[in-house]
Amino acid sequence: MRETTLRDVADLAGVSPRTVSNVVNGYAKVTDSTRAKVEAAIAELGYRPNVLARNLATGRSGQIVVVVPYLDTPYFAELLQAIIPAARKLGYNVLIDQTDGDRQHEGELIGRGSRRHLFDGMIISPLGLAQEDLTARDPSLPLVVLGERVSDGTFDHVGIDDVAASTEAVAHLIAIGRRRIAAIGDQPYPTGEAAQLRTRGFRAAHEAAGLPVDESLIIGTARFNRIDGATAMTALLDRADPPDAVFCYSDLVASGAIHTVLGRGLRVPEDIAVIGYDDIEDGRYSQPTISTISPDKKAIAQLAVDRLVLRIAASEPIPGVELRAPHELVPRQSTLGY
Amino acid sequence: MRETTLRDVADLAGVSPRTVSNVVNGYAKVTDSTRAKVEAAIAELGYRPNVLARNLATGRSGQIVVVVPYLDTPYFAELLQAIIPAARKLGYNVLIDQTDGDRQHEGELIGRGSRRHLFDGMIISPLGLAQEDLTARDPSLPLVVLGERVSDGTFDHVGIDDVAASTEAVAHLIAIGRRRIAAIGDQPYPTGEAAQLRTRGFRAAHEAAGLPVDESLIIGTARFNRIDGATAMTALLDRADPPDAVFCYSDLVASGAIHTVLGRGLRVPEDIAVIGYDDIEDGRYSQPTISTISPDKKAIAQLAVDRLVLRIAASEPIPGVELRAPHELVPRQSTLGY
DNA sequence: AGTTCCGATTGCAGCGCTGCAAAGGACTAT
DNA sequence: ATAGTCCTTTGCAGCGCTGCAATCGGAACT
Repeated sequence: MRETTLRDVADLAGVSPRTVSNVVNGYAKVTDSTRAKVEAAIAELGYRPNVLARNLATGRSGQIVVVVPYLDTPYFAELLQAIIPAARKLGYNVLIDQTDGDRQHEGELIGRGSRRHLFDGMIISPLGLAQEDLTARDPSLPLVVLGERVSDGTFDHVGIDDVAASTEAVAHLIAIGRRRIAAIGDQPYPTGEAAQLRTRGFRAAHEAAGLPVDESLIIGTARFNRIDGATAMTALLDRADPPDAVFCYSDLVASGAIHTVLGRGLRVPEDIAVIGYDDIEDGRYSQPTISTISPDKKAIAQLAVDRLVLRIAASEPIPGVELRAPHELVPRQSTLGY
Repeated sequence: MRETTLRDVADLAGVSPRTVSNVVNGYAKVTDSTRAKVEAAIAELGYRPNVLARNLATGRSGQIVVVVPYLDTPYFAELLQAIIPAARKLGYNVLIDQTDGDRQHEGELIGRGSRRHLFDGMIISPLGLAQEDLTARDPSLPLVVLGERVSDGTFDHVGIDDVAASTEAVAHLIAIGRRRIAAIGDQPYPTGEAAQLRTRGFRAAHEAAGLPVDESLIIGTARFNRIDGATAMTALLDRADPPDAVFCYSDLVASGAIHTVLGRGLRVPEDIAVIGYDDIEDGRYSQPTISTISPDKKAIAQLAVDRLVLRIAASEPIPGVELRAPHELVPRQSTLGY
């Protein structure tokens, strides 16, 4: 049995298909009586519009794609959880792609891919986009980038003020009396700009407090996972002069670091205070609970979606902007104690 | 500038649009020379097929939707991470929906929704489907259900053997010498069948060991979150006769329970041993690491996707089947100690 | 050489909807 | 009564592709 179409409804209601379309879309001026007739017919036949056909006719898919490195990283999962309803509210479905942290994959996604017609725009949270990825990108693809700051001026960024947030985090460690503070997560190469901003905040806080920075306490990591935090922390604890506090560039890193500290029989925060970044749900339940920088994920999601939809609707290319979502310092047990 | 179409390619290659279509789809018998001509034209024009148009013509969207209650629940995130590549490999894109744990929302999704045309099939991991949800469901929607066992015989289930797995978990607790074992997560009502299977395993293990079950140690929870575990554990510890081990129906519940135990100054596993369910990544890094039942998520994903695609391709309705993925017991610190 | 056969290629029609512009109808103004 | 105005409704064409069945051309056979 065929699905009922616009035409079926039109026949039953005694109007033209075009009028049914107008009713369905809430468009134009339709008399109340006509609308009533059509709606009755729709209800009677159980009609539902064929989105595929609409997509072809309008040339728009009504879908946006969100690209994240890993779905099972809590920060991204929580972000997605915020993006999906925000997009849905504006009439967009969300497709999700994960790159598995593969930069080449990221480059392909913003390039001229064969799936281009499936989405009207893209929100991407890259691990690190290189300049050459950008030049190869499909110029017809409305794009909003989360986190990264690199840009060619044709797309938008949404993020928090990483430098300010990092400065606050480290200032907090200083405020609770710590003087030898380590940083875990630096990435001193072109695609690691997000990490570098945090390192900049780390330095700024020291400077503001008149403290010297021990460069050897800035530990680089390839990623922001638990294992990276655990590994880095092991190296720090193996030193003759271990730190008394650690600023971790993600809560996962902090979790891994704490794991190592406790495993050595040391205490958090008494021996080593730890602060993270992202405010993932885990950190509120782990033992100890993790002090952190909490980005306003709902705001990030809303800003990104709004901006993307604006960009999709725009007939002219619009210049890229930098959008800042709020953040706040959330001290918990890993710095304050119990 | 218009996107290049099939017709443009055809004109350049000097063949009919239909032949270009054949080449693009790898269909039929196309001479090598023709294929070469067409491919050259495609490359020259940078042609990419319009998926929207194809969708309309074929009546298929090439998308499947995966519905989970919460995206930021690690178990579901990890499952999705496995489903997406499995689907992609078979040529399907994955749409993701979250129901926020709203059963009504679940019912609507499998009902005659307006987004029906957007996907060819659905994999749903329900919090609990009631029989009436099933009767209202859209019979044209190929469906694979994860976890739940309720069925009307028109769709498939994929899951692990919950009873066997739960039995193993509790047997493990018994094997390490525990005799007063609690269970956290029971849901003794129609939509809580998944939980009830675990309770059944809990009983089976006791019976096999000749131990009596203390019914008052079976604690119900509305959900499987950390907070539920923490709350339930608090109740257990407030008793005059607290348990010496706990079987939690998810790793999150276990995490919350452990949090409470440690917060009381008690030790895990010395005072109370804890075992969870799901093997989420967290459990491998928390303090202590969490013993658990590890479902083979890749197998679940593969089985679900394969079966769904089969169902989509089928011309006749095919009867629902029960598919079992492997699982294994993974003992860690929360039962074995350090 | 004529006929048959078979695989490669083509043409047509249509998937169900919307953009556009024109037609139709009711109502007002003269 | 007639023309003008404005708003609702309509018809047409087409979005870009594929299903189907017909066609074409060359090879094989008699």
